[in-house]
Amino acid sequence: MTSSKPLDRRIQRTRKLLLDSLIELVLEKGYEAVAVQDIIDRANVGRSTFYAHFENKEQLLFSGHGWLTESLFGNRNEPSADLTLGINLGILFQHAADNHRLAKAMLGKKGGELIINHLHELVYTSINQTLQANQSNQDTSAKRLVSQAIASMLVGLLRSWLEADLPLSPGKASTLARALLLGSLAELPTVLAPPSVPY
Amino acid sequence: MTSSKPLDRRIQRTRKLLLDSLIELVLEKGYEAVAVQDIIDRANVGRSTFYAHFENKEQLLFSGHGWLTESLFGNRNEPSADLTLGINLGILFQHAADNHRLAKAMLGKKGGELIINHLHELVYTSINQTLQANQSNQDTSAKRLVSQAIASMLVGLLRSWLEADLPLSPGKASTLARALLLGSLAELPTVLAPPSVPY
DNA sequence: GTTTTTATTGAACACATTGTCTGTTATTGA
DNA sequence: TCAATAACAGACAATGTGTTCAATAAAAAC
Repeated sequence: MTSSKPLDRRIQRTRKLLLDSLIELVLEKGYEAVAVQDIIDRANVGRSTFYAHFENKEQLLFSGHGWLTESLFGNRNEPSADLTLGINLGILFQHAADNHRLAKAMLGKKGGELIINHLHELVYTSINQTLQANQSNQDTSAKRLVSQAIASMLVGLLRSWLEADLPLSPGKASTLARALLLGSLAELPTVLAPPSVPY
Repeated sequence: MTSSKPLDRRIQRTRKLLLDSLIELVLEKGYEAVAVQDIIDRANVGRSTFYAHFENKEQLLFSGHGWLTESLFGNRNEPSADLTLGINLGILFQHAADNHRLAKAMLGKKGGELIINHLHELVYTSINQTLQANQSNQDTSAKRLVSQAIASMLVGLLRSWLEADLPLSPGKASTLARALLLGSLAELPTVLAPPSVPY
Protein backbone atom coordinates (compact mmCIF):
# COMPACT_ATOMS: atom_id res chain seq x y z
CA MET A 1 0.00 0.00 0.00
CA THR A 2 2.93 2.35 0.59
CA SER A 3 4.36 4.18 -2.44
CA SER A 4 6.64 2.03 -4.58
CA LYS A 5 9.11 4.75 -5.55
CA PRO A 6 10.76 7.14 -3.16
CA LEU A 7 9.51 10.60 -4.06
CA ASP A 8 11.69 13.27 -5.58
CA ARG A 9 13.26 15.33 -2.84
CA ARG A 10 11.77 18.49 -4.26
CA ILE A 11 8.31 17.02 -4.01
CA GLN A 12 8.74 16.00 -0.41
CA ARG A 13 10.18 19.37 0.45
CA THR A 14 7.44 21.34 -1.29
CA ARG A 15 4.60 19.32 0.20
CA LYS A 16 5.98 19.59 3.69
CA LEU A 17 6.50 23.32 3.31
CA LEU A 18 2.94 23.76 2.12
CA LEU A 19 1.35 21.63 4.82
CA ASP A 20 3.38 23.24 7.58
CA SER A 21 2.44 26.68 6.33
CA LEU A 22 -1.20 25.75 6.18
CA ILE A 23 -1.17 24.43 9.72
CA GLU A 24 0.45 27.60 11.02
CA LEU A 25 -2.01 29.77 9.17
CA VAL A 26 -5.04 27.79 10.28
CA LEU A 27 -3.98 28.05 13.88
CA GLU A 28 -3.48 31.78 13.44
CA LYS A 29 -6.47 32.83 11.38
CA GLY A 30 -8.80 29.87 11.08
CA TYR A 31 -9.21 27.63 8.09
CA GLU A 32 -11.81 29.71 6.26
CA ALA A 33 -9.72 32.85 6.40
CA VAL A 34 -6.65 31.26 4.85
CA ALA A 35 -6.16 31.98 1.16
CA VAL A 36 -4.03 29.92 -1.18
CA GLN A 37 -1.99 33.07 -1.66
CA ASP A 38 -1.22 33.15 2.07
CA ILE A 39 -0.05 29.56 2.01
CA ILE A 40 2.32 29.93 -0.91
CA ASP A 41 3.63 33.24 0.41
CA ARG A 42 4.52 31.69 3.74
CA ALA A 43 5.91 28.53 2.15
CA ASN A 44 7.76 30.65 -0.39
CA VAL A 45 6.52 28.46 -3.21
CA GLY A 46 5.22 29.42 -6.63
CA ARG A 47 1.51 29.56 -7.29
CA SER A 48 1.65 27.04 -10.12
CA THR A 49 3.62 24.71 -7.89
CA PHE A 50 0.82 24.62 -5.39
CA TYR A 51 -1.69 23.60 -8.01
CA ALA A 52 0.72 21.02 -9.39
CA HIS A 53 0.39 19.18 -6.08
CA PHE A 54 -3.09 19.89 -4.76
CA GLU A 55 -6.39 20.91 -6.26
CA ASN A 56 -7.20 23.28 -3.39
CA LYS A 57 -6.65 23.96 0.30
CA GLU A 58 -8.93 21.16 1.33
CA GLN A 59 -6.87 18.54 -0.42
CA LEU A 60 -3.75 19.93 1.16
CA LEU A 61 -5.21 19.64 4.64
CA PHE A 62 -6.56 16.19 3.87
CA SER A 63 -3.11 15.09 2.77
CA GLY A 64 -2.13 15.07 6.44
CA HIS A 65 -5.03 13.04 7.78
CA GLY A 66 -3.34 9.67 7.70
CA TRP A 67 -2.96 9.53 11.46
CA LEU A 68 -6.71 9.87 11.82
CA THR A 69 -7.85 6.82 9.90
CA GLU A 70 -4.93 4.95 11.34
CA SER A 71 -6.12 5.86 14.81
CA LEU A 72 -9.55 4.49 14.11
CA PHE A 73 -8.79 1.49 11.96
CA GLY A 74 -5.15 0.61 12.41
CA ASN A 75 -4.10 -2.61 14.13
CA ARG A 76 -7.57 -4.00 14.21
CA ASN A 77 -6.29 -7.52 14.78
CA GLU A 78 -4.21 -6.74 17.83
CA PRO A 79 -4.93 -8.87 20.88
CA SER A 80 -4.86 -5.78 23.10
CA ALA A 81 -7.80 -4.34 21.19
CA ASP A 82 -9.81 -2.43 23.76
CA LEU A 83 -12.78 -1.31 21.73
CA THR A 84 -15.61 0.88 22.91
CA LEU A 85 -18.46 0.79 20.41
CA GLY A 86 -15.96 -0.34 17.82
CA ILE A 87 -13.48 2.43 18.54
CA ASN A 88 -10.13 2.23 20.24
CA LEU A 89 -10.37 5.35 22.35
CA GLY A 90 -6.92 4.97 23.85
CA ILE A 91 -5.20 4.98 20.49
CA LEU A 92 -7.37 7.76 19.14
CA PHE A 93 -6.52 10.17 21.93
CA GLN A 94 -2.90 9.09 21.98
CA HIS A 95 -2.45 9.72 18.28
CA ALA A 96 -4.26 13.03 18.51
CA ALA A 97 -1.82 14.07 21.21
CA ASP A 98 1.14 12.90 19.16
CA ASN A 99 -0.02 15.08 16.26
CA HIS A 100 -1.22 17.90 18.43
CA ARG A 101 -0.64 20.85 16.09
CA LEU A 102 -1.91 19.07 13.01
CA ALA A 103 -4.89 17.62 14.85
CA LYS A 104 -5.78 20.99 16.31
CA ALA A 105 -5.58 22.64 12.91
CA MET A 106 -7.83 19.95 11.49
CA LEU A 107 -10.33 19.57 14.29
CA GLY A 108 -10.05 22.62 16.52
CA LYS A 109 -12.48 25.49 16.68
CA LYS A 110 -10.77 27.08 13.69
CA GLY A 111 -10.48 23.80 11.84
CA GLY A 112 -11.82 22.84 8.48
CA GLU A 113 -15.40 21.69 8.53
CA LEU A 114 -14.79 18.94 6.00
CA ILE A 115 -12.35 16.97 8.08
CA ILE A 116 -14.56 17.26 11.12
CA ASN A 117 -17.46 15.87 9.13
CA HIS A 118 -15.22 13.13 7.84
CA LEU A 119 -14.21 12.09 11.34
CA HIS A 120 -17.81 12.29 12.51
CA GLU A 121 -18.86 10.03 9.68
CA LEU A 122 -16.24 7.42 10.51
CA VAL A 123 -17.14 7.46 14.18
CA TYR A 124 -20.86 7.40 13.49
CA THR A 125 -20.59 4.41 11.19
CA SER A 126 -18.64 2.43 13.74
CA ILE A 127 -21.02 3.23 16.58
CA ASN A 128 -24.12 2.63 14.53
CA GLN A 129 -22.94 -0.78 13.41
CA THR A 130 -22.31 -1.80 16.97
CA LEU A 131 -25.60 -0.44 18.14
CA GLN A 132 -27.78 -1.87 15.40
CA ALA A 133 -26.24 -5.30 15.92
CA ASN A 134 -27.28 -5.16 19.53
CA GLN A 135 -30.29 -7.20 20.57
CA SER A 136 -33.32 -5.58 22.23
CA ASN A 137 -35.73 -3.44 20.25
CA GLN A 138 -35.73 -2.86 16.52
CA ASP A 139 -36.29 0.86 16.19
CA THR A 140 -33.46 1.47 13.76
CA SER A 141 -34.21 5.13 13.16
CA ALA A 142 -34.04 5.90 16.87
CA LYS A 143 -30.77 3.99 17.05
CA ARG A 144 -29.41 6.03 14.20
CA LEU A 145 -30.22 9.19 16.09
CA VAL A 146 -28.56 7.83 19.18
CA SER A 147 -25.48 6.90 17.17
CA GLN A 148 -25.34 10.39 15.72
CA ALA A 149 -25.67 11.92 19.15
CA ILE A 150 -22.95 9.76 20.66
CA ALA A 151 -20.66 10.31 17.71
CA SER A 152 -21.15 14.05 18.16
CA MET A 153 -20.27 13.73 21.81
CA LEU A 154 -17.04 11.87 21.12
CA VAL A 155 -15.95 14.21 18.36
CA GLY A 156 -16.95 17.18 20.49
CA LEU A 157 -14.91 15.92 23.39
CA LEU A 158 -11.87 15.28 21.21
CA ARG A 159 -12.16 18.70 19.63
CA SER A 160 -12.47 20.66 22.84
CA TRP A 161 -9.69 18.63 24.39
CA LEU A 162 -7.45 19.61 21.47
CA GLU A 163 -8.68 23.18 21.52
CA ALA A 164 -7.87 23.48 25.21
CA ASP A 165 -4.36 22.11 24.50
CA LEU A 166 -4.74 18.79 26.25
CA PRO A 167 -5.79 19.71 29.80
CA LEU A 168 -5.96 15.97 30.55
CA SER A 169 -3.51 13.23 29.71
CA PRO A 170 -4.48 11.08 26.74
CA GLY A 171 -5.15 8.21 29.13
CA LYS A 172 -7.47 10.22 31.35
CA ALA A 173 -9.19 11.74 28.37
CA SER A 174 -9.97 8.37 26.84
CA THR A 175 -11.18 7.07 30.17
CA LEU A 176 -13.48 10.06 30.43
CA ALA A 177 -14.68 9.43 26.89
CA ARG A 178 -15.45 5.82 27.66
CA ALA A 179 -17.46 6.75 30.73
CA LEU A 180 -19.47 9.32 28.79
CA LEU A 181 -20.21 7.00 25.89
CA LEU A 182 -21.20 4.00 27.95
CA GLY A 183 -23.09 6.08 30.46
CA SER A 184 -25.27 7.67 27.83
CA LEU A 185 -26.31 4.23 26.65
CA ALA A 186 -27.18 2.98 30.10
CA GLU A 187 -30.65 4.50 30.43
CA LEU A 188 -31.72 4.01 26.85
CA PRO A 189 -33.61 0.71 27.11
CA THR A 190 -36.10 2.43 29.39
CA VAL A 191 -36.81 5.08 26.78
CA LEU A 192 -36.54 3.16 23.55
CA ALA A 193 -38.75 0.25 24.52
CA PRO A 194 -42.22 1.43 23.52
CA PRO A 195 -44.46 -0.76 25.73
CA SER A 196 -42.75 -0.08 29.03
CA VAL A 197 -43.14 3.70 28.81
CA PRO A 198 -46.86 4.50 28.57
CA TYR A 199 -46.55 8.28 28.32
CA MET B 1 -38.30 44.79 23.16
CA THR B 2 -40.33 44.46 19.97
CA SER B 3 -39.93 47.17 17.32
CA SER B 4 -41.78 50.36 18.15
CA LYS B 5 -42.81 51.29 14.60
CA PRO B 6 -44.51 48.99 12.17
CA LEU B 7 -42.08 48.51 9.30
CA ASP B 8 -42.71 49.73 5.79
CA ARG B 9 -44.44 47.02 3.81
CA ARG B 10 -41.68 47.03 1.23
CA ILE B 11 -39.14 46.29 3.91
CA GLN B 12 -41.12 43.41 5.31
CA ARG B 13 -41.71 42.03 1.85
CA THR B 14 -38.07 42.30 0.79
CA ARG B 15 -36.71 40.72 3.93
CA LYS B 16 -39.12 37.85 3.79
CA LEU B 17 -38.33 37.24 0.12
CA LEU B 18 -34.64 37.20 0.85
CA LEU B 19 -34.87 34.89 3.85
CA ASP B 20 -37.20 32.48 2.09
CA SER B 21 -34.89 32.37 -0.91
CA LEU B 22 -31.89 31.75 1.29
CA ILE B 23 -33.62 28.90 3.09
CA GLU B 24 -34.58 27.26 -0.19
CA LEU B 25 -31.09 27.62 -1.57
CA VAL B 26 -29.41 26.31 1.56
CA LEU B 27 -31.60 23.24 1.55
CA GLU B 28 -30.76 22.71 -2.12
CA LYS B 29 -27.05 23.45 -2.30
CA GLY B 30 -25.77 23.91 1.21
CA TYR B 31 -24.95 27.19 2.90
CA GLU B 32 -21.39 27.52 1.68
CA ALA B 33 -22.35 27.10 -1.95
CA VAL B 34 -24.96 29.84 -1.91
CA ALA B 35 -23.81 33.16 -3.35
CA VAL B 36 -25.44 36.48 -2.69
CA GLN B 37 -26.11 36.59 -6.40
CA ASP B 38 -28.15 33.39 -6.13
CA ILE B 39 -30.23 34.80 -3.32
CA ILE B 40 -31.14 38.03 -5.05
CA ASP B 41 -31.79 36.24 -8.32
CA ARG B 42 -34.26 33.90 -6.69
CA ALA B 43 -35.83 36.65 -4.62
CA ASN B 44 -35.88 38.88 -7.66
CA VAL B 45 -34.41 41.73 -5.67
CA GLY B 46 -31.75 44.22 -6.63
CA ARG B 47 -28.21 43.75 -5.47
CA SER B 48 -28.02 47.10 -3.72
CA THR B 49 -31.28 46.31 -1.97
CA PHE B 50 -29.76 43.23 -0.40
CA TYR B 51 -26.88 45.20 1.04
CA ALA B 52 -29.25 47.89 2.25
CA HIS B 53 -30.74 45.31 4.60
CA PHE B 54 -27.95 42.90 5.48
CA GLU B 55 -24.20 43.04 5.54
CA ASN B 56 -23.82 39.51 4.16
CA LYS B 57 -25.46 36.10 3.96
CA GLU B 58 -24.66 35.32 7.55
CA GLN B 59 -26.62 38.25 8.87
CA LEU B 60 -29.53 37.29 6.68
CA LEU B 61 -29.60 33.78 8.08
CA PHE B 62 -29.13 35.09 11.59
CA SER B 63 -32.12 37.39 11.12
CA GLY B 64 -34.32 34.32 11.40
CA HIS B 65 -32.84 32.87 14.56
CA GLY B 66 -35.29 34.36 17.01
CA TRP B 67 -37.03 31.05 17.65
CA LEU B 68 -33.71 29.58 18.78
CA THR B 69 -32.89 31.91 21.63
CA GLU B 70 -36.55 31.94 22.53
CA SER B 71 -36.50 28.16 22.75
CA LEU B 72 -33.58 28.24 25.12
CA PHE B 73 -34.33 31.27 27.22
CA GLY B 74 -37.98 32.14 26.76
CA ASN B 75 -40.47 31.78 29.60
CA ARG B 76 -37.79 31.10 32.17
CA ASN B 77 -40.16 31.97 35.01
CA GLU B 78 -42.91 29.57 34.08
CA PRO B 79 -44.04 27.21 36.80
CA SER B 80 -43.99 24.30 34.37
CA ALA B 81 -40.26 24.82 33.80
CA ASP B 82 -38.86 21.35 33.25
CA LEU B 83 -35.18 22.04 32.95
CA THR B 84 -32.46 19.50 32.19
CA LEU B 85 -29.06 21.02 32.86
CA GLY B 86 -30.66 24.43 32.52
CA ILE B 87 -32.32 23.66 29.22
CA ASN B 88 -35.98 23.11 28.48
CA LEU B 89 -35.63 20.23 26.06
CA GLY B 90 -39.35 19.93 25.41
CA ILE B 91 -39.65 23.50 24.19
CA LEU B 92 -36.42 23.31 22.21
CA PHE B 93 -37.51 20.32 20.17
CA GLN B 94 -41.05 21.60 19.83
CA HIS B 95 -39.91 24.95 18.46
CA ALA B 96 -37.45 23.27 16.14
CA ALA B 97 -40.29 21.18 14.76
CA ASP B 98 -42.50 24.26 14.38
CA ASN B 99 -39.78 25.92 12.33
CA HIS B 100 -38.68 22.80 10.56
CA ARG B 101 -37.48 24.27 7.25
CA LEU B 102 -35.76 27.22 8.81
CA ALA B 103 -34.23 25.11 11.53
CA LYS B 104 -32.99 22.55 9.05
CA ALA B 105 -31.44 25.25 6.89
CA MET B 106 -29.70 26.68 9.95
CA LEU B 107 -28.63 23.52 11.68
CA GLY B 108 -28.81 20.69 9.17
CA LYS B 109 -25.89 19.02 7.49
CA LYS B 110 -25.84 21.78 4.89
CA GLY B 111 -26.39 24.51 7.45
CA GLY B 112 -24.26 27.46 8.27
CA GLU B 113 -21.41 26.76 10.64
CA LEU B 114 -21.83 30.03 12.48
CA ILE B 115 -25.34 29.38 13.72
CA ILE B 116 -24.41 25.88 14.79
CA ASN B 117 -21.50 27.29 16.77
CA HIS B 118 -23.81 29.89 18.24
CA LEU B 119 -26.27 27.26 19.41
CA HIS B 120 -23.45 25.11 20.74
CA GLU B 121 -22.13 28.06 22.71
CA LEU B 122 -25.50 28.79 24.28
CA VAL B 123 -26.05 25.17 25.21
CA TYR B 124 -22.52 24.75 26.50
CA THR B 125 -22.77 27.80 28.74
CA SER B 126 -25.99 26.58 30.28
CA ILE B 127 -24.69 23.09 30.90
CA ASN B 128 -21.37 24.25 32.23
CA GLN B 129 -22.97 26.61 34.72
CA THR B 130 -25.13 23.82 36.05
CA LEU B 131 -22.24 21.41 36.20
CA GLN B 132 -19.72 23.72 37.82
CA ALA B 133 -22.25 24.67 40.47
CA ASN B 134 -22.61 21.03 41.36
CA GLN B 135 -20.92 19.78 44.53
CA SER B 136 -18.37 16.97 44.42
CA ASN B 137 -14.89 17.48 43.01
CA GLN B 138 -13.36 20.72 41.85
CA ASP B 139 -11.70 19.77 38.57
CA THR B 140 -13.15 22.63 36.57
CA SER B 141 -11.21 21.90 33.42
CA ALA B 142 -12.51 18.33 33.27
CA LYS B 143 -16.00 19.65 33.87
CA ARG B 144 -15.59 22.06 31.00
CA LEU B 145 -14.66 19.18 28.74
CA VAL B 146 -17.67 17.22 29.91
CA SER B 147 -19.91 20.22 29.29
CA GLN B 148 -18.51 20.58 25.80
CA ALA B 149 -19.04 16.91 25.11
CA ILE B 150 -22.61 16.92 26.35
CA ALA B 151 -23.41 20.12 24.49
CA SER B 152 -22.06 18.49 21.34
CA MET B 153 -24.27 15.50 21.94
CA LEU B 154 -27.41 17.56 22.34
CA VAL B 155 -26.70 19.75 19.33
CA GLY B 156 -25.75 16.66 17.35
CA LEU B 157 -28.99 14.94 18.24
CA LEU B 158 -31.05 17.98 17.35
CA ARG B 159 -29.23 18.37 14.05
CA SER B 160 -29.57 14.77 12.92
CA TRP B 161 -33.18 14.75 14.03
CA LEU B 162 -33.82 17.76 11.80
CA GLU B 163 -31.71 16.35 8.99
CA ALA B 164 -33.71 13.11 9.06
CA ASP B 165 -36.93 15.16 8.91
CA LEU B 166 -38.21 14.41 12.38
CA PRO B 167 -38.32 10.60 12.53
CA LEU B 168 -39.50 10.93 16.16
CA SER B 169 -42.17 13.19 17.60
CA PRO B 170 -40.81 16.25 19.44
CA GLY B 171 -41.93 14.70 22.69
CA LYS B 172 -40.13 11.42 22.10
CA ALA B 173 -37.05 13.22 20.84
CA SER B 174 -36.78 15.39 23.92
CA THR B 175 -37.29 12.36 26.14
CA LEU B 176 -34.49 10.62 24.31
CA ALA B 177 -32.30 13.69 24.69
CA ARG B 178 -32.95 13.81 28.42
CA ALA B 179 -32.02 10.16 28.82
CA LEU B 180 -28.79 10.62 26.88
CA LEU B 181 -27.74 13.73 28.77
CA LEU B 182 -28.49 12.42 32.24
CA GLY B 183 -27.13 8.98 31.47
CA SER B 184 -23.78 10.32 30.35
CA LEU B 185 -23.42 12.10 33.68
CA ALA B 186 -24.25 9.05 35.74
CA GLU B 187 -20.88 7.35 35.69
CA LEU B 188 -18.75 10.43 35.88
CA PRO B 189 -18.11 10.63 39.65
CA THR B 190 -16.25 7.34 39.38
CA VAL B 191 -13.91 8.76 36.77
CA LEU B 192 -13.51 12.35 37.83
CA ALA B 193 -12.70 11.68 41.48
CA PRO B 194 -8.90 11.33 41.45
CA PRO B 195 -8.26 9.23 44.60
CA SER B 196 -10.75 6.48 43.91
CA VAL B 197 -9.21 5.54 40.57
CA PRO B 198 -5.61 4.47 41.12
CA TYR B 199 -4.74 3.67 37.51
C1' DG C 1 30.44 14.14 -14.73
C1' DT C 2 27.25 14.42 -18.25
C1' DT C 3 22.74 13.85 -19.73
C1' DT C 4 18.04 13.33 -19.25
C1' DT C 5 14.12 13.89 -16.77
C1' DT C 6 11.13 16.51 -14.08
C1' DA C 7 9.86 19.94 -10.53
C1' DT C 8 9.64 24.78 -9.89
C1' DT C 9 9.07 29.38 -11.32
C1' DG C 10 6.80 33.82 -12.44
C1' DA C 11 3.77 36.11 -14.94
C1' DA C 12 -0.31 36.63 -17.24
C1' DC C 13 -4.96 35.09 -17.93
C1' DA C 14 -10.20 34.43 -17.53
C1' DC C 15 -13.43 33.94 -14.23
C1' DA C 16 -16.34 34.35 -10.13
C1' DT C 17 -17.73 36.76 -6.02
C1' DT C 18 -17.99 40.49 -2.90
C1' DG C 19 -19.34 44.90 -1.29
C1' DT C 20 -19.93 49.92 -2.67
C1' DC C 21 -21.86 53.75 -5.00
C1' DT C 22 -24.63 56.37 -8.37
C1' DG C 23 -28.75 58.64 -10.19
C1' DT C 24 -33.34 57.18 -11.28
C1' DT C 25 -37.85 55.06 -10.58
C1' DA C 26 -41.66 53.18 -7.96
C1' DT C 27 -44.12 52.49 -3.82
C1' DT C 28 -45.66 53.79 0.52
C1' DG C 29 -47.90 56.21 4.42
C1' DA C 30 -50.02 60.37 5.73
C1' DT D 1 -51.87 64.44 -3.59
C1' DC D 2 -47.23 64.65 -2.09
C1' DA D 3 -43.13 64.15 0.49
C1' DA D 4 -40.31 60.43 2.17
C1' DT D 5 -37.92 56.52 1.25
C1' DA D 6 -37.28 51.85 -0.49
C1' DA D 7 -35.99 49.46 -4.59
C1' DC D 8 -33.76 49.55 -8.83
C1' DA D 9 -30.02 48.72 -12.65
C1' DG D 10 -25.60 48.93 -13.59
C1' DA D 11 -21.01 49.97 -13.17
C1' DC D 12 -17.04 49.67 -10.12
C1' DA D 13 -12.71 48.23 -7.55
C1' DA D 14 -10.95 44.65 -4.86
C1' DT D 15 -10.04 40.05 -3.87
C1' DG D 16 -9.60 35.24 -4.66
C1' DT D 17 -9.49 31.09 -7.68
C1' DG D 18 -7.58 27.93 -10.85
C1' DT D 19 -5.07 27.49 -15.54
C1' DT D 20 -1.51 27.96 -18.87
C1' DC D 21 3.22 28.45 -20.79
C1' DA D 22 7.92 29.04 -21.76
C1' DA D 23 12.11 29.43 -19.11
C1' DT D 24 14.93 27.85 -15.39
C1' DA D 25 16.67 25.03 -11.74
C1' DA D 26 17.44 20.80 -9.48
C1' DA D 27 17.34 16.03 -9.01
C1' DA D 28 17.90 11.38 -10.81
C1' DA D 29 19.85 8.15 -14.04
C1' DC D 30 23.51 6.61 -16.49
